Amino acid sequence: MDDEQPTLADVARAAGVSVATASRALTGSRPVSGDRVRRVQEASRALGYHPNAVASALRLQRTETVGLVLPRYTTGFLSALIESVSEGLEQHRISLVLRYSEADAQHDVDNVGSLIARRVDGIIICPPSLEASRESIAAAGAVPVVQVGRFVETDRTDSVGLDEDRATDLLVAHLAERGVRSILVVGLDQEVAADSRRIRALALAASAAGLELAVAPFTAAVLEGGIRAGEWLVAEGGVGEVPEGGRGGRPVDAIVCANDDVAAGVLAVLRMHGVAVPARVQIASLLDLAPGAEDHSVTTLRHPWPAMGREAVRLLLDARQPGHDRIARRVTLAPQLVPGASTLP
Amino acid sequence: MDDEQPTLADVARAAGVSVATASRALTGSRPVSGDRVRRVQEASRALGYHPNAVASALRLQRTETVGLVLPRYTTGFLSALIESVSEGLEQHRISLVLRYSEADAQHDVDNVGSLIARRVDGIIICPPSLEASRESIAAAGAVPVVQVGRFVETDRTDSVGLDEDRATDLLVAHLAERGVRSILVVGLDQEVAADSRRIRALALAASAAGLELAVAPFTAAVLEGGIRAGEWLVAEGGVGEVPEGGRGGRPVDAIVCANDDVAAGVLAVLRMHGVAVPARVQIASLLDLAPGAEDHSVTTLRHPWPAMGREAVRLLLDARQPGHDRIARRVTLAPQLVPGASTLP
DNA sequence: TTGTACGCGTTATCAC
DNA sequence: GTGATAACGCGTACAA
Repeated sequence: MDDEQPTLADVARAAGVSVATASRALTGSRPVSGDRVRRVQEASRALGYHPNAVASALRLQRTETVGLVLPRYTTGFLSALIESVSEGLEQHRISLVLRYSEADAQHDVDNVGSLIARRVDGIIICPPSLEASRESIAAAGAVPVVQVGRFVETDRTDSVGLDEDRATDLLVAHLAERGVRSILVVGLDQEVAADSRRIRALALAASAAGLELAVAPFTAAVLEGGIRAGEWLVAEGGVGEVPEGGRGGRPVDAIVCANDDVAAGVLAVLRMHGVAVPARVQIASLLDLAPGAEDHSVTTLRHPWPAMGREAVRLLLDARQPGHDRIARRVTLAPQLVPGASTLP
Repeated sequence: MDDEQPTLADVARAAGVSVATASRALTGSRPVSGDRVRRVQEASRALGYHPNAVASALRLQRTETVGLVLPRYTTGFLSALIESVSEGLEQHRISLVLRYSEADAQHDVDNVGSLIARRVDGIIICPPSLEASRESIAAAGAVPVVQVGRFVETDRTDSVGLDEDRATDLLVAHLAERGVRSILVVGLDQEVAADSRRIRALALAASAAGLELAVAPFTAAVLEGGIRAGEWLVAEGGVGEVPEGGRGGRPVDAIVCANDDVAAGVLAVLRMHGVAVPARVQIASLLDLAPGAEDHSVTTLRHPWPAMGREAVRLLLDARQPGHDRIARRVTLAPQLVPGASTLP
């Protein structure tokens, strides 16, 4: 109720001991006689004392604080990550400072700069863009950084991401089980390193399962891109004509999309043109964008966000240890296959 | 790259001035000759200096930090609030410390205690439960608190919430326009003060529009409650039989549910029993639980979360002003009606 | 076991 | 305009 928070000196005075003893009694950093411990604790409670974490941080050169930097997604598909990170940190009595980033590089550097100024003990960052984030990660200097979700190559930061190989294997196996013979990939860009890796992994998994695989011309990995891809498919992609082997085109019977948005676009256009899904063509997505939703119309791969958050916290706290050798570690976690109505049951 | 962050003393030494001058040059708190300003800024940049916000906070007795306490919802329907609060604070260069609360009262008090220990300048809290939160709000002591979303009566905190009267008016008007004559309310508990207020507001709006209104026996305001309510409706609620005025029961042609979950349960059960929605009965919800989703099957009222976040920040920053009189202010914002397929177009 | 005194990095006060 | 210095609240090395 008082306007000023009581200080350790107030507690010590009330308990009739020195500030040193009061400090030791409350933190348990050194032995104090049982009698005085009790007196200090009573005084502390009576005064409503809350240790000043600011002063403590200044003295200890440690804030017990971690920064989390996320891209701003109105769909909120990262809230599961926030919650799991928050929970993991809370178990270690560490506070979470949250910042949102824009694609704008300068904003990202400012974000990290602000966290550095606050002397956070570590930073967990989901890089908003590959080029912008390299700079901001470098700006972190000596502060431990863990990247989560997306991933910028550096030699100094740990990272936790999806096990991409496992993801493609899972999806291809699912499709093969449902009788698929030939897959068309939509929304991945051969020119982008990460995408091209995914394509290669898909091709590998497909050939191992005896399936054919082709890649559609690139369209942006958003809803509009899916719609454009759907229209291309109907016009030229060997999906429009009902009988198999119509022209020289490949008789595609499955479409794998970069993410849920693309898949939604493709699905809508195909249905508009009377293409039966999943009877004639099955559709699946490589990336779940709405982990909250329970009813999935499209079969998709879900990021294990809670586990990723826990893992990021673990890496970060481990990197705080004095004897840490600072060799970049990369943890990958398996995605979860979420079956939807767009593939056969 | 160095392991230690440079301090103001380092900058001052490099620039050949005193720490006092360096401080003044960087903060602009007092005039410094142009020449020295330039030298200090150069030294600062050359050393990669970031002012230590911890030391500054200790000295100024102000952390430029605000705590946000939210209930843990895996649906993530509060992410819009987090984003808007974060954005509002960022404009004032204030950092956001995020904590999740449980229904457990002790946990909630601990949350606030941790924020007090960190000496946050203010707290924005969405009370997880009415009884638990009164205590934690009291624990905030002299720190300004703004409640958002839900609302615990206190005489000392500002709050921002939904304009409930406007909400009920909006929904009743929508239904009246669609030819509704008689409304049944589901999922609201007469025994709970807030719910009973809502029921009264609905009754008022209904009678003003010439509609009848009745309240179904209370079932929990979650999906299961909606299912139970749906079954009750089919069996006894005057919805199952097709012709109007079958028994003495009221010929209900609209159901207003406490929230989307309840509505989803009711909708599913009615459809299972062949009741045509919205042709025979229209369904609407008083509370949108998934502001992210674009396709709403149920007509609902959406909280203006972004505006609520902005308003909460505004109230909090205003309460930090020295001359603030600490009289509790309550801001209410109008919800947005989101039409779905469960009412006539 | 206990107390005294210093320093963490910054800003405000005071004297020049 | 500028510089020396005290103080913010705490933890701990040192002395007792």
